Amino acid sequence: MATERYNPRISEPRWQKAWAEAKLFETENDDPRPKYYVLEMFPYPSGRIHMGHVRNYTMGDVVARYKRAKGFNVLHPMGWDAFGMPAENAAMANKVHPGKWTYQNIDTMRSQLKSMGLSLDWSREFATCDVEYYHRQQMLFVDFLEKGLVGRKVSKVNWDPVDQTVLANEQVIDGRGWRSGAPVEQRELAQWVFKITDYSQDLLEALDGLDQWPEKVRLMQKNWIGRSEGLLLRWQLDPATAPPDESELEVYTTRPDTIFGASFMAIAADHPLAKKAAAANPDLAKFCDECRRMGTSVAALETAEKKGFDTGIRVVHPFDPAWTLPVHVANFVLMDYGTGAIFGCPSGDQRDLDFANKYGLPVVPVVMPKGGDAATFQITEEAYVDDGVMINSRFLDGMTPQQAFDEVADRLAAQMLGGRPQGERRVQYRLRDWGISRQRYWGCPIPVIHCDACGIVPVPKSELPVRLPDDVEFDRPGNPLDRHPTWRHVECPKCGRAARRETDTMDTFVDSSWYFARFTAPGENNPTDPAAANAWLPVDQYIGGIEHAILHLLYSRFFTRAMRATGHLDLDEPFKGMFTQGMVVHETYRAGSGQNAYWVAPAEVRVQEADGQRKAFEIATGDEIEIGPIEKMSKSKKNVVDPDDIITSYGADTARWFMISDSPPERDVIWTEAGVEGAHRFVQRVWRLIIEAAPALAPAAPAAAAEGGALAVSRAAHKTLKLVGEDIEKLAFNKAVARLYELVNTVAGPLGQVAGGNSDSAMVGACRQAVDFLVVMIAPMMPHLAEECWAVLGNPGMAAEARWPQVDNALVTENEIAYPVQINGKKRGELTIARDADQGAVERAVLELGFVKSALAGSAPRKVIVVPQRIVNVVV
RNA sequence: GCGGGCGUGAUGGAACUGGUAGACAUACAGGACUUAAAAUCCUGAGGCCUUGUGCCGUGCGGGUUCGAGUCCCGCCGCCCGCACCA
Repeated sequence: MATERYNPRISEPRWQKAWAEAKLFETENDDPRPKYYVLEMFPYPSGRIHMGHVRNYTMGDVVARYKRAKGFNVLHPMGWDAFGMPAENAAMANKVHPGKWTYQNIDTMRSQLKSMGLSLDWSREFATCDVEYYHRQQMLFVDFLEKGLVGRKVSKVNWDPVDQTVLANEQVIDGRGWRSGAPVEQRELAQWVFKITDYSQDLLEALDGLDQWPEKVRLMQKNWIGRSEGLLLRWQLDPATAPPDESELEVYTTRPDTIFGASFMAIAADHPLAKKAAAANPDLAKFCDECRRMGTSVAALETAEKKGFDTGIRVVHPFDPAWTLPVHVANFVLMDYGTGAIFGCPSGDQRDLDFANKYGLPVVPVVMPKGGDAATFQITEEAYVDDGVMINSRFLDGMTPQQAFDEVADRLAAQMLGGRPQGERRVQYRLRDWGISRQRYWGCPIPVIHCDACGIVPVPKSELPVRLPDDVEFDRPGNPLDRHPTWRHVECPKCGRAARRETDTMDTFVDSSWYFARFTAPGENNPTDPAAANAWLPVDQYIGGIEHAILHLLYSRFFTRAMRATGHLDLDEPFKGMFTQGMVVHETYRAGSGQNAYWVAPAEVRVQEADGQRKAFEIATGDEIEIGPIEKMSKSKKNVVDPDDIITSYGADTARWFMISDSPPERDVIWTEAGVEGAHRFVQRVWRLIIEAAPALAPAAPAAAAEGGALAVSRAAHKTLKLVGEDIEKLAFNKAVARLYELVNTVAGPLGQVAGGNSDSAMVGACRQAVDFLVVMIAPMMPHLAEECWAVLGNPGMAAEARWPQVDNALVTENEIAYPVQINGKKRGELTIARDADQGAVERAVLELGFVKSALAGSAPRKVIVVPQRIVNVVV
């Protein structure tokens, strides 16, 4: 009798429809069950979903379905991070409106996601480019503005003179615009910023409480915030050398202890003192220009030589009026960190040492290793940066650097310069305020009006939303909002006179910084319904790529604080549990050679094994081609597999199962044809086993006094149930998968017996229960197959609604234990004994074993170690 | 440069808190069924040899321990993040 193969193409759409009709995954806000909010990072609607999405959303769906089975009211929503540049690029390339392009992509991707059988609440769906969404984002902006959480800041930007637009650092390639190829200029522009730095300390401290986040992500955030403790130190300018109206130079240092090793000051090219000095010195002005042009390119920074230019200005040492030091402009000093000025201590800092050696400045060692000889200790090529003892430092000599730090800080706090303390302890952060202005069309308009009389006036809430105009042209580069004939011309809401609308739009990271809160009440007129937001949040499990470990997560954490400050919600942290999943990677295939080399997509390659060697052939030409390294799936390397193709040929369940098998979820998974086929074999195997045994599996509880084979089946079922549940809780999907394989291997034999009618009622009952358990356990991972099996077994309702069964702990623990028995730490045999046998009994039994006796050869053991429930070691 | 992680069969990976290394899967080999193939089912498998109650084996070298993939010290290799941050 040939069993019909499971056909996902028929089965999967059927169950997707059944779930939708039953509204199984639509979640109510008022529900007495405990809440669980699981969220995967929402996608950018680029066109089609890719395997990374499949992996991400499968993991989230396993958790969502599992938690539902455990009795939680689960919120599992989906939306679209829909603003952004690709839509504008498409508009330029294809003459299609960014909105039209975006919504078409959303339609495609939505139906692709639906074909995956995800248990999403589609009733809460929105796109960030929906006016209903960005309207509320504008409300938030206005609230933030009123609360002082938004500011204006003039900052340098990369300006593309051809495209007439600002470029992100990543869009500057070798100093040229990525699209236009024009040399990029540095321009100063007034930009809107969110004052994330108001929360630097809070954002840092709260990381400690995020114990369900990966350590790595917390560390990255910590480094990004970059707290340092130091001293703000004011040096008096030597009046004989100071420019007019300048009397002091303020520097920030974390090493005030090395103040007697100072040999120069270095200031940024944009430092006010540098500008003043440059005004009187054309050579210096030229040098400053050079520094500015060096710009922000990463490559330039890496290789750039440390250069300086002596301004001729000198400062007076705070502890010695007779000691003056030169002030240099240096190309490595950043204007926007600290005060834009440092003091250089060559012996304690490699960069300062290189600089001193280059310009012939003195090098005085001030810290030497403990136990060194101060008379002979010298620094020539390598700075000494470790802990030690102070030398050559007058009243600091003999102290540790930490003691010296405090001594200098205390003395300078008491020493006055121009009526102010000369030194002040200061905590400094690397974190900068978040510039959100983007000179583009396809983003959330910043709801602000510029009036010559009234200055900056927020758009009154009654006049929100500020809608994006639809009649825009993309035939020219630049921001279409800026050159729109009417859109920007408005009346000032305050004085009624002619005024200008802000034409910048918001960084798309703003859109994604609060969407998780909007999902809790997507139809609400205000940005949130605080009651709903406070009830649902924080997100219990957030899942996404490591590439968002810093910015997106940090911005969302800031938004949560800013929204609390403006009364939109009341909680500390948005994401209680965070998980970063690995990438989907695939082999690459390269044909041709040299100039004519090209990448070949996996679908166009046939791989075969011959003589233990894997070889690849291009199907079109039949030529053997090179198998390249395994890399992240990307269009440029063509090593992509389309989820649609996989779902069409194997079904969504197979794709889902494969995505979570084998590789731990945080690591990269290698997509292989063999792996997918293996997953599909398992789908068919489960189906075959169940459908063949189903007629014989009358619903029956396992007999209470089951023993032998039936007991073994029951034990395996309960044990697996327990472990799989624990694995899913820990997101260890690959382990859960392995345990399910194991269970199927265990019950396959008994099920065959049952199907053949050769079993007693105890075995039938045990098998029935094992199969019911199995179906519930695979339901989060392979929901369609589970439904089909559930129906075949004649169980009531749908598998998606089934509760996770209770584990019978008595069946999980064995009555007998097989102790491995070691002689001198090497396993030599086993001892099977009652679980509750005490240590003495175990020891006596072990000493009776034949191989133990012969190892002892009549003499007494030196030692017998019995680790209860674990192992026995006999030391001879 | 600074910070973090990882290194286990042919491959992806298991191994709880120091306690049977290699679960599970993939690939492979052999067998059954078949005219044949696919599918399915069964079996095998870390390496080595002197085939034993054997020896070796978790990147390399040491150490702690009755016992080390796991802990400690020193190396090597790979990956990731940050990076002129004073």
